[in-house]
Amino acid sequence: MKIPNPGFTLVQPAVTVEDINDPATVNAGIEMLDQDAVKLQSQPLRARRVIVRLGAAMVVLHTSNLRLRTRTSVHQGLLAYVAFGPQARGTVNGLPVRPGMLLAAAPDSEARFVVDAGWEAMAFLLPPEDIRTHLAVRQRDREFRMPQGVETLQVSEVRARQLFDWGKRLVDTAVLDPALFNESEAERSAAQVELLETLLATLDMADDFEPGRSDRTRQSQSLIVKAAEDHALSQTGATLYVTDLCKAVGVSERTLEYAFKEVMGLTPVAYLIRLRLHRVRQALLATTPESTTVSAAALCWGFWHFGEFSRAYKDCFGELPSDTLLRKP
Amino acid sequence: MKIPNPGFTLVQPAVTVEDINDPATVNAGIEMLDQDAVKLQSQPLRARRVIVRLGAAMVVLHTSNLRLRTRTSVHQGLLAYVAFGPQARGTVNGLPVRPGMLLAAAPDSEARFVVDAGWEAMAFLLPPEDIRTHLAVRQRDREFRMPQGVETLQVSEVRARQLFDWGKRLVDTAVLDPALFNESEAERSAAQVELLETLLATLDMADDFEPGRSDRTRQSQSLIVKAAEDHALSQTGATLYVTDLCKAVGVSERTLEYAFKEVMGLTPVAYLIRLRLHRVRQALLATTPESTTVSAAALCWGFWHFGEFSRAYKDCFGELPSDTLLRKP
DNA sequence: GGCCGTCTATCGCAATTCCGCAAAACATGA
DNA sequence: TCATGTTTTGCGGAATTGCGATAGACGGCC
Repeated sequence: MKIPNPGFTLVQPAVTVEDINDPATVNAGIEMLDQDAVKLQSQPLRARRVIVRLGAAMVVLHTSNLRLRTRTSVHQGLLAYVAFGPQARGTVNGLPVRPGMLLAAAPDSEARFVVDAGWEAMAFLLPPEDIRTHLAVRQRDREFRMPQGVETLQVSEVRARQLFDWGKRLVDTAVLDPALFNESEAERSAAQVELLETLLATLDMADDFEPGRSDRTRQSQSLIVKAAEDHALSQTGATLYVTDLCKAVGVSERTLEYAFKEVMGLTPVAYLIRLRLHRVRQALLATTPESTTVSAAALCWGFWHFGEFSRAYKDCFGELPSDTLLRKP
Repeated sequence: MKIPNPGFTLVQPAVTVEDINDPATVNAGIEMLDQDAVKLQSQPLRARRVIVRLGAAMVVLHTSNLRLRTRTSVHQGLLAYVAFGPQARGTVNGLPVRPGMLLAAAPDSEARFVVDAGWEAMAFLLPPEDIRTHLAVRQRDREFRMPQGVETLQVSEVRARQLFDWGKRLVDTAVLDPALFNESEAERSAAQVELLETLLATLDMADDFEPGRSDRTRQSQSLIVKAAEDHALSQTGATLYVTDLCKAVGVSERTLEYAFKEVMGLTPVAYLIRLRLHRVRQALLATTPESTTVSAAALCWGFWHFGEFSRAYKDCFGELPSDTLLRKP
């Protein structure tokens, strides 16, 4: 009987499947990805992340069964390219996801996703050197441009679909038979080469996406929301007033409201309350019943009325805040 | 002297006139309709229901001399279309009844009516196949859309009036001369064809009703009330607390109060007490003096103080609970 | 039985958010 | 430059919510 190297396969198997039922735990057990997820609907979350590690590169599939907003960035010097499933609906930095759209993101740059139910996105993470060496071998080293921040690219619908499907097939195979990748270095590097070739072939065809007028509107609305959100998060304990937000962001109240409604589908206060609820949950999960009380955590995030807080929390997460605090061993 | 076929006319005559003086007995002797009525005023009830059966279809007129709330659903696979009398005032699922408004309800879907004194509503119940075959004969089978749940339609005021008046004339004729329909199959099927033609002609003109802002508010208030009511009914024996209701429904106390006042015209506790009184009455009417006592039935529904219960019961129904229990032989 | 403290429901009031509407400002393309 | 369609903004009314005053019910105690 074959015994796999436990030091490798246990600490970091090539294939990881995570079912995510709690937006507060998206960051658990993943080192190169930084995500902050907020549920925009109250139904129970059933999201999933599948990672296939191919040497220094990796393929990551994200799916979600409900509307979410996430802010995601990739670290450890990895570049990210993202393709979207045919059913995926949502926005990236305000830009509606559309057929043929691809994302290119520099290391540590942050993308703001708003994701609708039925979301499927395939991310390809890899170190820039992999691309450079791959191209150098083929003497095409000047063709690669390092993305600045998060860039939106456009290819033909079929091309984008091919890229997504390639990833989907890889992930499906990996889920059905993890041992194939977990135990075979050869399988992994073969896939890695194929990944580079498929990806670069697609990128070769890619144009910069030229946003139209309504696109730019959405983008600026997304920025308004981001600014308001950042401001609200910096004023953790204070009561929320839209007036303050508007002054901080520099737009009229009406514009702020329209922007939130357009981007998040929620009114400003409704969304920011939800955001704070998520922060409280993260705080509750990060401590023990001995070191904190629910009211202290709630108070930190501006919930002055315990009854109201408790009700909103229950409605959002399906359990009482006290249960969250007690549940963890 | 002519003797009608007793096996038919007794079991199910085509024309039925029921005078309803007791909200607890609305369901008696009617198989396709499920109604739960609650008096919102204390005066004696004098409601009436006239049914004219035309083959598988039927025309049902409801009138009431005082404010009522009913939850109604139609079974046996029958579709329901409802037109309202010119004097009818009230709400359906929170939406105010207005001129030109029609209702279309799928089988088993529930409509929450709040009905003011002087109510007149004409319901047309028929199996979907009747409509399909009727249209198929005229080669217009694609024009019929099965309603999903309870839908609100809008036609011109005169059209709606014509539909209502057609039903009113039919019902008036049937009340004055029941034998006409009871004994003549030909008369019934002629009326059935006319019903289909009148109804479909009206439906042809119907638009989906677009609720405005205040409409949507009423709708959500109606949902709040429904949720609170359902919760209260699931907690039969427990003491009522507004706080609990609010937690169950997920709104603030003030909102709950406004919702009840707006929808029912009563405060939350006042309404829910009335609802429980009705349930006790149903229980009392459903048993014999040997098998239950008044206090047992009252206790089941959370009335701990017999004096208060008795007084409220008398005020609502005009008789003492003990008399209700003894009255039926 | 009558009185008082406590608890709860109800309601008015005010602060705030939310949303429809339409005018003003702006961008785009002919 | 103008005409056109979109975006931003302001305004006003409606809806929501919290707070506090009041009243009424309940329970205990004299």
